[in-house]
Amino acid sequence: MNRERPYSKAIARLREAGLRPTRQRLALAKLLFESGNRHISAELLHGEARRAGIRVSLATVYNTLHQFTAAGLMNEIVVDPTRSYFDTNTAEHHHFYFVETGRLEDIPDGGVGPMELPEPPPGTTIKRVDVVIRLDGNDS
Amino acid sequence: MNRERPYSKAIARLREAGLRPTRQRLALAKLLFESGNRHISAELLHGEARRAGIRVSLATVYNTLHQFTAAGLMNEIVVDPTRSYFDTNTAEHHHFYFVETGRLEDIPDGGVGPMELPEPPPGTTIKRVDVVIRLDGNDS
DNA sequence: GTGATTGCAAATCTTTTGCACTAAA
DNA sequence: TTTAGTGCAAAAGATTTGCAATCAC
Repeated sequence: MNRERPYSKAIARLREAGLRPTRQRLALAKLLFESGNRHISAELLHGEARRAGIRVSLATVYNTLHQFTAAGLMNEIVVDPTRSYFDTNTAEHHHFYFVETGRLEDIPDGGVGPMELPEPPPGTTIKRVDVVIRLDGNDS
Repeated sequence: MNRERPYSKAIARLREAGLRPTRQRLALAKLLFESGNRHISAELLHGEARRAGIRVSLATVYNTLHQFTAAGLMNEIVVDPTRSYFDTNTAEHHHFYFVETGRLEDIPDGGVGPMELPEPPPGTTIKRVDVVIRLDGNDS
């Protein structure tokens, strides 16, 4: 790890994904990927970026999240009809959703036991299996 | 079953739910509940109602779907960030989602084997578990 | 009659798009 | 340079809301 070039990892990640490492992509990548798994909406990420002094428009945040998702760096999670969430954890895993606060949390590995899946209808293939456990009650 | 009063069942259903059986609620209830399990968006239901000669506004369709959901007659399913779907089947069950066409289909009972669920975080209780199997490929 | 319900249009909110400008290679 | 990426403001959708008119009881 090269401590003199704090962006080298992010740059490499973007290059591998075929994305030009621009100022705003780098800054967003740093926010997204360098503090563990994150579940975040475009609006929230935009706010966080501005607070961190990064000049970036909301439109660019949306574009960037979709580009990262298309490149396989993130996944989009659908749990709330009014807002899109993006997840930096691209491994197969499932979620707790705190209905009252709108917060998403990973279910620790092995939390949902292996399940028997049905045969997909003819002509189709399973792309992804999402399990969402909706929770009532106080967020932690 | 009283064949001379085709609305009696729908009227009873609404009354039990504490909803005044108005013209449009009755008509929508008939469309929704009298042809098996349905997965439908507000926009689609509105179109169907108009084609059936029912005069109802899109706003009322939205309101009605939410009232039916609050009354426990339906469930809202979240699979598509751009549209809300409502399901007339209120029993615990899971879904196939045809990504390319946006169609939802029930997974037959027993299709998803019983699964081991994690302990909900302290202070919370499980409200619902949703399993969505996203499918690529041709819709049937 | 009187209070709940409806329709319409306007408002709101999230997300996308068009296009001139800027920056990366 | 040359082309991809960005910002802004406007557009596009989906959904909600305010309020006068209408309907169920």
